[in-house]
Amino acid sequence: MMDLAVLGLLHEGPLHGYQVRRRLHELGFRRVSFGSLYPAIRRLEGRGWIAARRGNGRRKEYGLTEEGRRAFEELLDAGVDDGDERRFRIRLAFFAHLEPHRRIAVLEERRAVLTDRLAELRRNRRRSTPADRYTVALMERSVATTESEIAWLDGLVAAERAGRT
Amino acid sequence: MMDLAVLGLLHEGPLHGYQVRRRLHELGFRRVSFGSLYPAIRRLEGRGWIAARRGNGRRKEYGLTEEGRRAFEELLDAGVDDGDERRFRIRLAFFAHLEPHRRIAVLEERRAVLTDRLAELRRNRRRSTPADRYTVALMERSVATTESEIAWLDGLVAAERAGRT
DNA sequence: TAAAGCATGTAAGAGGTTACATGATTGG
DNA sequence: CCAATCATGTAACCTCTTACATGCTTTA
Repeated sequence: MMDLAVLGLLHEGPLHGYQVRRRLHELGFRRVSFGSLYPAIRRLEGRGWIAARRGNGRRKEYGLTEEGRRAFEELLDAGVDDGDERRFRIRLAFFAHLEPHRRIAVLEERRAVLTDRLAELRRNRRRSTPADRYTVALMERSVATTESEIAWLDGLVAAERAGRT
Repeated sequence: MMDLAVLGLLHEGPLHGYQVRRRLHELGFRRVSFGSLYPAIRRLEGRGWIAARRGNGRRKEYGLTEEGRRAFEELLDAGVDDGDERRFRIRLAFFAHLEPHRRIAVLEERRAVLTDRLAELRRNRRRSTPADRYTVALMERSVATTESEIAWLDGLVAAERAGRT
């Protein structure tokens, strides 16, 4: 979901397309192609969520419109966690713009998704067809990474609660 | 990349669509929708890579054709690692069908990709705009997961070399 | 008997990828 | 001066998502 990412970045100040891409890259979203970025910008512009401000040279600086700001906050806050890794990471990147109690809720929702997934992985491991060692390695890795992410989330929740005191 | 996954599963024996989905699910590819699975099957059928064998009830069992077997082996073996997580996981799932020396090559290619990524993450962390604690958390998590995956790959490579003796 | 799971599909639309096209500016 | 990076875009193609449609079978 390019949209939330672009809105979030422009929420922090106007940028032009290339800068958006670079910032996304820094945030760990490698490989955002121009063929996906510029059409996304066009889309958002079409919805009136962003607008080109001034063009410095051949650059087009985009900023959030008032409508865009509202759309951003809705997108950031709303929506159950559907387990999409990418989307969660983007939401986290803009957590600063979310109310503290919503932050905790989002983290715990994510945690619940991962806990379910973990249970399912273990169920599968128990009753699946006798697997060769590579699929076993794959499944074990999935369990390990999921456990690790849950632990990480616990740390974030703890920090959030501590900071809120 | 549904294609490689479907070919790989049918390489191990004929299945019908629903079974393919279940097996994928077991392998950790949750959320393979029917709207992506059935068109994929149609696609592969159109290329002559798979063919419906017998229909038990309303089920359609698909099997690999000779051409499909060749296509599978090419897809599995070929292609540089472009860093796509999903694709790598699928390749690993069918590693048993790859020659031992190619397995090691694939693992090390993946390792190289991750090593590059790690270096980049660290570079970004050093020279990026002073970030709020959530983006910091995100970046640190990226570093940690990448390191962890590299260590895991090292384990796989070691096991592979040991097994090859 | 109702819900959950099995089983196959289609249609519309959103969105992404890859490749192409162009040109300025900056650094080694 | 050449390569890399900055900078913006288009076009064709492909694939996936979501929602709809249908109907059988198993299990609580």
